[in-house]
Amino acid sequence: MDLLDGLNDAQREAVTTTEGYVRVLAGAGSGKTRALTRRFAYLVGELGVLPSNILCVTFTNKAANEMRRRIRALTGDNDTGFICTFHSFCVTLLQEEAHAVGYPEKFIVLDNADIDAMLALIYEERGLTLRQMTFSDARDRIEMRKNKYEPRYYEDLIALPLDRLKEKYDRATEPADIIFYGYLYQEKKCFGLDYNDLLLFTLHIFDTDEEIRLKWQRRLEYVMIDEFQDIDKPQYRLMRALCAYHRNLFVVGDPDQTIYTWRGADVRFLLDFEKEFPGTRTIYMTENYRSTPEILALADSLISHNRVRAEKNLIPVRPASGETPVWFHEKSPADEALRIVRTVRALAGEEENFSDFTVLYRSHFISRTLEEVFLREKMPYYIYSGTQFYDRAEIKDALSYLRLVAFRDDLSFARVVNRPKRNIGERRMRALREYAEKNGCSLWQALRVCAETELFAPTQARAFLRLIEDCAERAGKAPISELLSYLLDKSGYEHALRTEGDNNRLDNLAELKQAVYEYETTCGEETDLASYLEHVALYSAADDGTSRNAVRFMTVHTAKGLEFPNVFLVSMSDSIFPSKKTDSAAAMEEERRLAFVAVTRARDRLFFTDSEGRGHDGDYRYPSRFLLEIDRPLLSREPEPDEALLRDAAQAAAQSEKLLAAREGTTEFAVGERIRHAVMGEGTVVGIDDRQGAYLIQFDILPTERRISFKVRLERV
DNA sequence: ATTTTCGAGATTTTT
DNA sequence: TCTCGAAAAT
Repeated sequence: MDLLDGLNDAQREAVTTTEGYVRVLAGAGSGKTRALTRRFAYLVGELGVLPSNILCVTFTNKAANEMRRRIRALTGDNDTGFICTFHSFCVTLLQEEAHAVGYPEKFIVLDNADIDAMLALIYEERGLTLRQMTFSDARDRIEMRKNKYEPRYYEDLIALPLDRLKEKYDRATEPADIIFYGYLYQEKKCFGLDYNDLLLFTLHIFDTDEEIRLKWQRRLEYVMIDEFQDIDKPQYRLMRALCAYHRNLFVVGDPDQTIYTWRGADVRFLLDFEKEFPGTRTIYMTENYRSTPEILALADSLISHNRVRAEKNLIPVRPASGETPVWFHEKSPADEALRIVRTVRALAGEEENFSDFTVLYRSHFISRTLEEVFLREKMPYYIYSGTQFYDRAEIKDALSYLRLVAFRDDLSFARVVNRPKRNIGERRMRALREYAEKNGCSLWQALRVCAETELFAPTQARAFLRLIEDCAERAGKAPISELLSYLLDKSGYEHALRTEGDNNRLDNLAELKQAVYEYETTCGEETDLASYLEHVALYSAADDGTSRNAVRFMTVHTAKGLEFPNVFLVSMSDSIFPSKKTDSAAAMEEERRLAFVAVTRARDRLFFTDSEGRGHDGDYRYPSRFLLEIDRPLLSREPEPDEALLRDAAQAAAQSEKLLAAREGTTEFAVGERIRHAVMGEGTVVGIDDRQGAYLIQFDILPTERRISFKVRLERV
């Protein structure tokens, strides 16, 4: 099969330009993933490059799985090398190299829930309240600090012995310091690395160990990156490092689909690419193969309301379908759901291909009402995003049991010690923590001592201890799947779920057991517990629901990169989409790009729904300003909403836009910007306190941040 | 005195 | 679904 078959000129160019720096500016639905896949196959098939010498970075692991499947179909080769996210790549790299910098090669990848659990502990220990700082703020603060202090952060802190770290934590007085050192202490204690660390730590290794860096740089002959508009600074630095030897770099992105700036993504990496990489060849892919002209016209009309934007039109390739996208205006969220069910029934016809229909929403909580109605109407559905398989409570519990057996770490201990209930609640946990603190030991060791005391008499602590020790002994001999079944059975975990009648969770556990079993049988050699747990960190999304005949639900963010025949965009009310937390003109433009992403997912049909009534804050809900912005003839309304309502909605939207514009004026600087103060010198804006009218600024010469009023003159550096 | 249970209220987006 | 607070249960 010719790899260039059925490609247009731009795609052909993208596939065959294999040397040097290449940037592809690709519109939605222009076949960029296709070009990327073909390019990979071209490198392997035509140029004879080893797959393991190619790094192909995707945005999600799901996308990586999909691409791997397609490449396998093209090349017939099972070895597809590194097709993964930056984070997965770093996990692999660190497993090989972490010991070189004195960190154990066994580590646990921490997610936000894990971090929050640690923060909760620190807050309680040091009397901090959520009013002072929410967990999410604290996480941001920690992240910012790691970025700032690094590489000193790794030299001083990660490589620092645990007790010295604890000293720093104990001595800290400022909340910012307490949180930072407390977190590092907790992190180190349980062999944890968070998402940030994976990248920063890898970069640190590259900075300090030239040999390791060269080894990887030489190895990766070709680097390709998808969804480049959503890459953040650490990822950018890693990319720069990785391609520095062979200088073959290929990036693909669409500025109009930048939807992760809240996470540190910066579209300038894509726009200013040629400044950093002189001689860059830029390829434009503007033809759209995915959607009908009707849908594309609507998408264009929507995104054209963004002011900060490089003009770029989508050129439809498909013929007109004659179906104008529809806006269903309903009375209540339940009516919205009902309308969707009816529309699906009408369109699915006799074959009932429900999986051709996808419902997109701005945020997870929207799915609740939908679920209720779908359940009542007996319409099958499948929630694609939300808590992913490995994020589900019961799965994390089960894995924590395994982790406890392998590591005896505090994090896993705290998670499962009272699950199922063993009468070890707050009071006894505190006693354990105090004991562990005083004796410098782990919670596990603390329980071993305390289990004999009066305080723990009414608990099942002893049985718990015996179970884990028993399993640790079995761990070497029995396969992991058996160990897991044994744990879930003897711990009473499954029994508790059964008495609660929670079949869903039981099913998930069964699925996990199956996944473990498959891992054992396919993975052959390395099937000890520790390497399985590492494997789990890399692996995600066991069941993606594609096989089920059900309507798919997901957030717009998860839908990125996917396409569907029929799309419903629900809850299109102002304050939901755009979110009411949108607090700047720039953020509003991002909301609009998000809506653009949602719209361009649709191949054949597109529907919007919104409803009247009040939100939970009691405010009256107006139709989303995005719906009102779209050129009238491009969107048919059913029924035509009340004229007064439309007028009020337009007015409210205009009011809010004015407010955003005004606020833009008051805050001259954005978070992350470098400034100079007449007395204190240079610093970085780390936060904006609207209520007090002040910036939070971390000055270079001061240990902690300062509050500086908007009125004080600052210069941009 | 502690733990558990039960009901009410709230929710941006995620590697 | 998840978290939080108050009441019930041990």
